[in-house]
Amino acid sequence: MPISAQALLTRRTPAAATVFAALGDPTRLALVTKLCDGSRQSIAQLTDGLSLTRQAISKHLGVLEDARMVSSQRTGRESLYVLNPVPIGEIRSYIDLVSSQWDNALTRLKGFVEE
Amino acid sequence: MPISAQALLTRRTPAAATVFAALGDPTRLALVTKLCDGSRQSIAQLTDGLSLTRQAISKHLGVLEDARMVSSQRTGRESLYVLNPVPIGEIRSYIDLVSSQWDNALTRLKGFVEE
DNA sequence: ATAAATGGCAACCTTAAGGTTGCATTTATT
DNA sequence: AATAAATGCAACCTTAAGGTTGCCATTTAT
Repeated sequence: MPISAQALLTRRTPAAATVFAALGDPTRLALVTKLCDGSRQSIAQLTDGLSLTRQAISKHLGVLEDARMVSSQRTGRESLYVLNPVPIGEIRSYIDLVSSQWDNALTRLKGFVEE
Repeated sequence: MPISAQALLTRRTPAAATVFAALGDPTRLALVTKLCDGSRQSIAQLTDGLSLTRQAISKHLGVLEDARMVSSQRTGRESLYVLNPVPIGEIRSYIDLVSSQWDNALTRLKGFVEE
């Protein structure tokens, strides 16, 4: 007998919360948007258009990196950041699990009403 | 000509950030897990097993409610909470958009390498 | 009529989040 | 060699997040 979906979700909760928290800021979401085309961009480039200090952006990038959502590599005088798609995939499957639970509940409810 | 996926994501960033932030806490994620089976539960029920004060849980439920992820209804002496699946669907499609951008980038890269 | 459950409200505390400014350091330009 | 660009580091500030405790109000159960 397989373990319950609830237990699956509970097990994955701490890791998922970290990624969700990293995405839970408009600036960081903007950074992810800028990087989701697969490009490698410097801090200066990523700062451009965001009306915040370079240091602020740098901090946000640090948060994203701690959550493993981006990785950076120093090249010459600049740090290049690139998106890591793995954590996004993880929360995607997390959300899918939540949704499937919900859908199951709807199905059961429908069955109950029709009896 | 359709607008770019980047522009689509940018437009949806503020709303998405709110939902992500609401999910970016282990306790709130645990509450969502408890509710994702479609049940209506009181604050006391939701507090059970979470080693936090009822007030703390109540605050977290307030955050979830502000993000429209749950809705509450007072019945008798208790407040019953139920999950609202709409915001989850919204961030699901948001993530799908990010992922599709990433996939497009991979495809273009592959095409470039094979030339 | 009491006592127990269930919540709401408010005050208060501690710490981390989000930002800024200033300065030093390392690379690239001219 | 001198300047400009791109960061890193550290100190500092302000505010909100996450929690707790205490007390009062309202329902329900005995």
